[in-house]
Amino acid sequence: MTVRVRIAPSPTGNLHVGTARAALFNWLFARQHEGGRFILRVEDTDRERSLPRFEQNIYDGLHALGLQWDEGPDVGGEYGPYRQSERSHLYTQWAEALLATGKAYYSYETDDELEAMREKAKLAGQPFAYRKPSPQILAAQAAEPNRPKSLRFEIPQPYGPVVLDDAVRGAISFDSALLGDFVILKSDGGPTYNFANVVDDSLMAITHVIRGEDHVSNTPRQILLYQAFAQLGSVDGTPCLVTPPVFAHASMILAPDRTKLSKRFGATAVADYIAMGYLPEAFCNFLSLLGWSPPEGQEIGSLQEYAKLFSFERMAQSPAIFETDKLNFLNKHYLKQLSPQEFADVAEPFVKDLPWTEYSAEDKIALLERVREPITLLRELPEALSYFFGPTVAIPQEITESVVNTADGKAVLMAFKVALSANAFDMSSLEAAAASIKAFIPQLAPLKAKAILWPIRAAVSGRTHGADLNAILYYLGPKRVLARVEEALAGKSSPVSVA
RNA sequence: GCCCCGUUCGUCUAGUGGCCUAGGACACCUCCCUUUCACGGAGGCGACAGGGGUUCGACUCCCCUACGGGGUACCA
Repeated sequence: MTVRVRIAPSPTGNLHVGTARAALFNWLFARQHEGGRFILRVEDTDRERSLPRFEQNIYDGLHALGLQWDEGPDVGGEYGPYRQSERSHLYTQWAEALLATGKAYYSYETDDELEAMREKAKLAGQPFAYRKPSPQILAAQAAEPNRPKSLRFEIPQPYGPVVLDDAVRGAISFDSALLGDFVILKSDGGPTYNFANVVDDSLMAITHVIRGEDHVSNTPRQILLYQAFAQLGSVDGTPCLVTPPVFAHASMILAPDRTKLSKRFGATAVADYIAMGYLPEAFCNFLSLLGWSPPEGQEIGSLQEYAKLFSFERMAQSPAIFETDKLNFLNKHYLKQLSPQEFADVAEPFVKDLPWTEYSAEDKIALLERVREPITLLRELPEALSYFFGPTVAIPQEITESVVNTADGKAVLMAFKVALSANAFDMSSLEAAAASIKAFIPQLAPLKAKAILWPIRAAVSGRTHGADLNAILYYLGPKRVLARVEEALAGKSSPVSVA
């Protein structure tokens, strides 16, 4: 049997991290199996809220993460179309098959009437479950003009347990008596989620449904639908699934306050994380670790490696909180792995607006190398590089007071200035700059290296953290170094900061 | 309200009755390395939600409570 899995997002918002993780697990599972297929199906049955730009955002996000799909609206496939809005005729067909065999019936209540029924049940302390009205009532309602008409699936009797044998959570039993006859075709003729989902998964020959825990409670309805279709055997010549797909429900991803991941929490869209400068590899690695654990604690792994290791057994049952600490760590890790050229490539979108004209292409790569180590996010790059540009640099008040304007600081800078003026400080190459620094330090004994290098660093870069000092000196060049030292000594911190 | 699921260090998690004085990773703290900034290395802090059972023995099995989450829609 060929493994066929799917991700079924609805384009009512940008690609959410929860959806991305579901996509990731599905992708992993598909790639683990020879010939496994990963399908993208767009569930745009909510006409009001579904937007093309969201669909595009979902494609972009999935692509950015490297989760390529084998079948989908944009790439086609033999089970298409892959957009639910283009499959209306199928839902109608399958619904009519249910209607014709008495497994479904039309209901005519208005929203207000439905609301009243729920209210009544609530007041009576009874759980509400919609039940088929008597034939008389049904006939009377049907005769009335202007009543909405929706098709409902009738929960089969006798009522009893519906068992979901979840690949992650084990057997979960529901009582079908608690399930109301639910709508499968809305009054506008469109299918509801539960129905379209089952029809499509049947038609697309989906073998495993890997999705979030929020769908667990919906599953008994879907199982009942699968069973009904299995009884039918086929719909218009198309055979139905004999057994439902295997279900695997992943735990939820929660915000740090243990509530649902929402706008209130901050970024929830994959695109936002990419825009901050998280590497797709890091993000995928992180997402994999949320709700799944690799065997033998291999917490750093590529999509390809994890595809080999993935299993439902190692999926967690309890929710995971989305904390960025480990994501940051992973991003640093993957950033470190990159070659200078690769780093320059991924950095480009973030640093393209810097005035690079004063540096050669080679220097640009080298400069990026100089600042990459402490970087967590690529978007920190412009700030980390800022002091390499422009004639002057702004020194924050705090640093001026604590490092530059101290007795030692001034003494160091004076001595440094003298050396510079006398051309006694060679910074014509990185090596020369390093050697010059090494030779310079003893001259100011008994001051320790740190006490000497800090004021210089602060004067030329405006900060106490940054690239290697010899690199800063080399790339800035003698003229600019001297100018910045003089300016620091003059005590006026330039208001001009090049960012 | 009713139904379903869950609860191990701050966070992600390992753990399927004795291997657990509960392991790893991230974060945090300390120390070492170091001409600066970093990197790196070595340590440390830190958890089985609570209560009852079952058992010779429970993180592991059962029950109750608390808390959290999901569902209960003509949203998906």
